[in-house]
Amino acid sequence: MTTNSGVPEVVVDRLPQYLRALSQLESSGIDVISSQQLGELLQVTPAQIRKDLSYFGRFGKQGRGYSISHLLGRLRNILGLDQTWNVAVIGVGRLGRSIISYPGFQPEGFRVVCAFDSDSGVVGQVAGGLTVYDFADYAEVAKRENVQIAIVAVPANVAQAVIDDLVAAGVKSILNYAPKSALTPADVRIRNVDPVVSLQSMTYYLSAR
Amino acid sequence: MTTNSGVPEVVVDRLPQYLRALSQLESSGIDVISSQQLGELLQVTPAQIRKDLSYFGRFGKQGRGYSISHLLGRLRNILGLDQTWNVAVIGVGRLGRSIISYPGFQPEGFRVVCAFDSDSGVVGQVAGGLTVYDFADYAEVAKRENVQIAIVAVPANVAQAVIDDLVAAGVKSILNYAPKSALTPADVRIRNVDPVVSLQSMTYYLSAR
DNA sequence: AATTGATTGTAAATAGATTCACAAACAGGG
DNA sequence: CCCTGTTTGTGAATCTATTTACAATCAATT
Repeated sequence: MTTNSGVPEVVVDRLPQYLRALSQLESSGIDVISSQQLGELLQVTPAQIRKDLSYFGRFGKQGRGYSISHLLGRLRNILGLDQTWNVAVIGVGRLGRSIISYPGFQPEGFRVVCAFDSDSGVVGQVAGGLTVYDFADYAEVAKRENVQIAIVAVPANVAQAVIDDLVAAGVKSILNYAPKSALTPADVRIRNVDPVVSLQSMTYYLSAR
Repeated sequence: MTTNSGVPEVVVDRLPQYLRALSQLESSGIDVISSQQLGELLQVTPAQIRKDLSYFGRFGKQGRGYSISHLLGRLRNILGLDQTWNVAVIGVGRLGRSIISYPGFQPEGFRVVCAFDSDSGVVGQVAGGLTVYDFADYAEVAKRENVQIAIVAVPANVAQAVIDDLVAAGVKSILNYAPKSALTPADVRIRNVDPVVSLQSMTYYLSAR
């Protein structure tokens, strides 16, 4: 699939992996790396790394390899990570609260700026420093807070309805924690985070056959 | 990739999706479905569903479609889900506690049977009904508790060391929540659950280009 | 019992992704 | 300043996955 421009989706999906490995290398003081070495580190062929990067430009030097800090900058730019992204969390139950307080988003430039629920027992409460809004007011609040990404953490049975509302409100990127693969129009990007699905494909390989 | 037998890994990864959709259909009272209908529901071509299933046998009836309960049974069997799997959680911090208490595992046949940490302030505590063991005792306890799957929820900087220990203790399936893609031998299956990585590839498409 | 309409299972064709392989480019050393 | 040893970037080749297309099969209806 090539959804947007000419860059295959699998390629875009690998870039964050490269980014993460390079960050770690940078903080351990290394400043140049070859596709060979990076490939060993990530269990990927060197040719794949070079080809992936070649979709976006020519970042290496023959005979040397890649300057880590330069490549990091380029990857951040390509992925749109040289800006902060505002995130809304929908569903303030057990899971939603964990997401709101997850300390891994902030350092990567993702800021949870507001939270929503439909349960009147939860609306108005404070969770992780955020006041919980009524999901009925999503469009208005999200506009005011300049939200670009929604994280869905509602029960499976209401997930599709919530996602339909988000789409209607103009959301283009959704990270879905509900154990349900929901339908969205082609221009809305949705990613599912579902540990059970991951486990269920691993048991295939664990089972004697 | 075809890792194990002749079945491509992408195919195995789609089976849990089919399973989930079929479960929902079953509980809504439907009992036969065609590849056409299931495909619409999952945004997948009917041919792909039929081809995927054909790796494992012939489960449909021409002119009719698939019996949902029969197909569910077969898929559960193929994926090894007609048994209970015992899971250990490594790392009892904020994230580990959420995982231990996550109510989505139990109904799908995954039982968190023990938890480990290396921090002496946490070892011996009770979290989500489980006593936290010292990770140094992993091999012994995991054997006694008949653990088949490990979930890693430790900080990135110790993830590789923990995973090396798990591999040494004979673990063959790891679900890794640490924001670090770790190296394992070819016979050990590892899946990463990393919301930041998912967000980072979505921002590519959100960014104006 | 024959006809109709639907749907599977799969072989062959197409599309897509990965790997190979090598010319071009560069740094370091003599 | 010219070798030597590396490593990139990429066209071509290969490998993998998806889609097409249709014969075989089945239930329902006449």
